[in-house]
Amino acid sequence: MTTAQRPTLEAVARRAGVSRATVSRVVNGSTTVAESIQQAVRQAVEELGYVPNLAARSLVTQRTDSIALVLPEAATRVFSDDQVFPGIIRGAAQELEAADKQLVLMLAGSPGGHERVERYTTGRHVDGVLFASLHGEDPLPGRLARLGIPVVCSGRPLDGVEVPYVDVDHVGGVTRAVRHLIEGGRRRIATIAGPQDMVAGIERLIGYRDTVAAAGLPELVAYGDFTRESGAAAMRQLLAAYPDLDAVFAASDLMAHAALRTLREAGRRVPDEVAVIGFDDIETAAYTEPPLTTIRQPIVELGRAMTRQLLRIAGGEAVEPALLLPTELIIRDSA
Amino acid sequence: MTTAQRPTLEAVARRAGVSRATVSRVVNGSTTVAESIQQAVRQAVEELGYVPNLAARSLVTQRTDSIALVLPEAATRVFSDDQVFPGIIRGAAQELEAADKQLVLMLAGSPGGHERVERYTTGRHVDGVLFASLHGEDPLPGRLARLGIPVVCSGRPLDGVEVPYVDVDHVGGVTRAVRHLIEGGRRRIATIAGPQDMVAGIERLIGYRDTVAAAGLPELVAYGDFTRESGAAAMRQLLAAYPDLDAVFAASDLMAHAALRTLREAGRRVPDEVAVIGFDDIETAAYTEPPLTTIRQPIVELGRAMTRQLLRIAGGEAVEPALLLPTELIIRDSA
DNA sequence: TTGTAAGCGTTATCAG
DNA sequence: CTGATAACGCTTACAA
Repeated sequence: MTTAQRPTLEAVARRAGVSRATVSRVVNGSTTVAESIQQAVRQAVEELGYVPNLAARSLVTQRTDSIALVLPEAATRVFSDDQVFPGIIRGAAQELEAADKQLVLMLAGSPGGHERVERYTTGRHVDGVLFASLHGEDPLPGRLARLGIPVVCSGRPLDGVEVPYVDVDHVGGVTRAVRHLIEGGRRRIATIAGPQDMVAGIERLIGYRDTVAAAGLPELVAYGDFTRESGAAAMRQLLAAYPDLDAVFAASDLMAHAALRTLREAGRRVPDEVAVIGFDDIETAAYTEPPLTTIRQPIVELGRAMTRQLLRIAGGEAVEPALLLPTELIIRDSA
Repeated sequence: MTTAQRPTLEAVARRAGVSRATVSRVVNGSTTVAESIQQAVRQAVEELGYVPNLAARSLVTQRTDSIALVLPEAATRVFSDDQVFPGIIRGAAQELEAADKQLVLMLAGSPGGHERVERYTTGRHVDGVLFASLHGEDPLPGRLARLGIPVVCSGRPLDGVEVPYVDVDHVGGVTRAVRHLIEGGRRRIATIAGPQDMVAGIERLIGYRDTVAAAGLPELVAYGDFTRESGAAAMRQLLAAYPDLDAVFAASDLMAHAALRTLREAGRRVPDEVAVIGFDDIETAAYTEPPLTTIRQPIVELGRAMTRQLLRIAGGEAVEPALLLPTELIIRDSA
């Protein structure tokens, strides 16, 4: 276990025959250092394999060069295969890599986890906090913002607090999807709505309601929680309650996938008798039977946009209170 | 932007009427402090909302209380919907939460990213490093280990270096799967192998080869890279080369899923004419047409086990050089 | 049991 | 343009 003593600024300074301050300047790219000295310092850094001690640096700069991504979802649901969270993670990681900052991932599913996140983030151990997919009315984003800690949420915070957020255009996407159904001649259009304690669930239902109402069509609603199991159950409810339905918009591809299967089991042909549209455009959507028509959301871009906003806030810039990313209707065979 | 000055140990000490050292002791749970003083300190901590500055702490303790999880995959592939990486992330997060340590996520797909990971990890900015799914012969794990930095890999490192690793029992799982096919009367058993620069791809192919060879059956091999697209292409190759095949083992569920569709398009009935078995047991596997027989791997547990090993190493314990987690054959309808 | 004081490795402020 | 020197907030011998 040779815990090789890592070289310090001091060591580099001695070797290059200059002061610590000068080495620090070179390392941090100050331009006010003579070229010859820069050379010498850089060589010493190279020879000694010097790497700055971030703890020492952040102690004096008051920055940590890391940001937290909080996934406040119950741990079991965070990584269902809808790829939403992985997509956000990936987008954030890409953008942070460019900014040379670290991504600290925190799951806040359990109550203990939530408390831990609170301690850590309020303790200013990160330069900013990204919240993915709030559940219910989490007071943490608002609290952090009030403490002056940069915060960006994915989706409008449900507790009405003024925190900058980025989201995809749920309503626009759903509107296009439902109109597509109507234009296809469907008149008994049902929906499998998402959980109503999440922005995505709420907004997608609004999009459905407004569009069918505008067309003078009835609202046929059942609720799920974005998972396949819940989608299957909701589809059965809909079939029982509205046996004459001729279309269904499911608020997630997972639920749509389950609906497809449930419809088949019930002997309904898709899309001939019942058209189905999902939301997300997960990879599997192209491989369902029949391939799923769905609304694509730019999920990686969501992660990137959130991160960019956060970095701007951390940099002292003012940012738009809300950013809406476009969604797109992907037409396959199910509708 | 009221960047509220956060309270320091000093402030707490003043308020409680004791020295900094005593506060530090209480905060760090030393037992050698009088009960009454502990009370006072705790109250002061509470009132001031004191949270320790981790940078300052780590500067003196030489620990960072954070560990890195490196995903050295190309960014575009890290988050395909096979759930492997999300599963590992989740397992690591769970275990680290229990240990009150932070998870720093690093993607090392691009060359620049890889260099960044190297700088960061060799710079001892983390107490240990977890490597998920090595690609090719990455020298970094070995180098870190030599520097005395705790390292654990998922899967045996391909450059033959002696780094502790945890993996699932690929060979055992595949052996059971292929035997199941043989017992079902299949005699022309093909495989869609995974990429041969990854342990998972290599080992799963070994499992197939050994088992068909032991049964005196021919090896019918095509290669993919675990993705659906590659699986479809490989399945077409196999059909062209071995039109009389009666079973196929795909080294990933995604490839198996694509194979299912390709077979259907080619007019082969599954499982009557061709049996199909996958590997992973992703959520979608239960929803394919027909539902996919596959090998389940405990992927979250893999993340947890890796993390536990790493924490033990960081704690100075000696650990087993390798740990193998059991896999399980899940029989559905496709074989 | 508690307090004092010496660092930990940087950056930043001043002089020079 | 460069070098002392003082923080930054905490832990930890060593004293008391």
